[in-house]
Amino acid sequence: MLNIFEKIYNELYCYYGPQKWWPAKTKLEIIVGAVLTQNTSWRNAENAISNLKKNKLLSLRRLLSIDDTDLALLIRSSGYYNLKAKRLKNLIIFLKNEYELSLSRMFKSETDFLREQLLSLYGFGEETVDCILLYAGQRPVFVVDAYTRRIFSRHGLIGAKDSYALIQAKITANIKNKPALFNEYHALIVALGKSICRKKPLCHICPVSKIFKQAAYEKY
DNA sequence: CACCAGGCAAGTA
DNA sequence: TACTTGCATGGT
Repeated sequence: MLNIFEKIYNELYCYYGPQKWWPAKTKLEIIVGAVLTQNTSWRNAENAISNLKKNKLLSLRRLLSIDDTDLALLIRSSGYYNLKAKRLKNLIIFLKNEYELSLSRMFKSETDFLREQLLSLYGFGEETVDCILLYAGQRPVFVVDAYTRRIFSRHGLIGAKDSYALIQAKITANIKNKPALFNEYHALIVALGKSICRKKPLCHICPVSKIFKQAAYEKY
């Protein structure tokens, strides 16, 4: 018997199909994208990334040598560009100091240790770090974002004021511990989140509405 | 015109 | 601990 989180996943997968996340080729591009899309539409982050590519800056050595102000100018379209330039530079310096400027070395670290290391960096909060661990590192870490909170709390599956860690724990406890599943699930939640209204408590076009109706009669 | 998007950190009480 | 505010562009 499937639990509610598994049912929702199946419903979303049937409705939206595979999302093929993260939409990037290299690990560095995933990490840069994770920072650039903070509280920003993917479209704007994507434009900033293509701008970096045009200037051949999507490399650790290039990013290490560029000035903060020059980098900020190039990622302008992603918003908060001064902050994000500092955040990226900060990460590159961390990589240089701790991992000889090598992502493959960094990803040899144990997950919990690496998570704490990344969380200690300026501008790297839980969602950003978990995106990096999951999508660049293929670690079984569930990414909790604004859509996850909104959709699950709206339907009573989590508390509106639950902490990031608690939401993550509640979901993780109810699905199989496979990175590919975590990957697809978060991407599907984003697909759903983009399609629904932000303010209305429930939405009629929600493709998982029948599952949520059923949920009202079950215990969790 | 207002509101929002795949957050985060610093300040305040 | 629990709110509030600054950061900023581009689409609807």
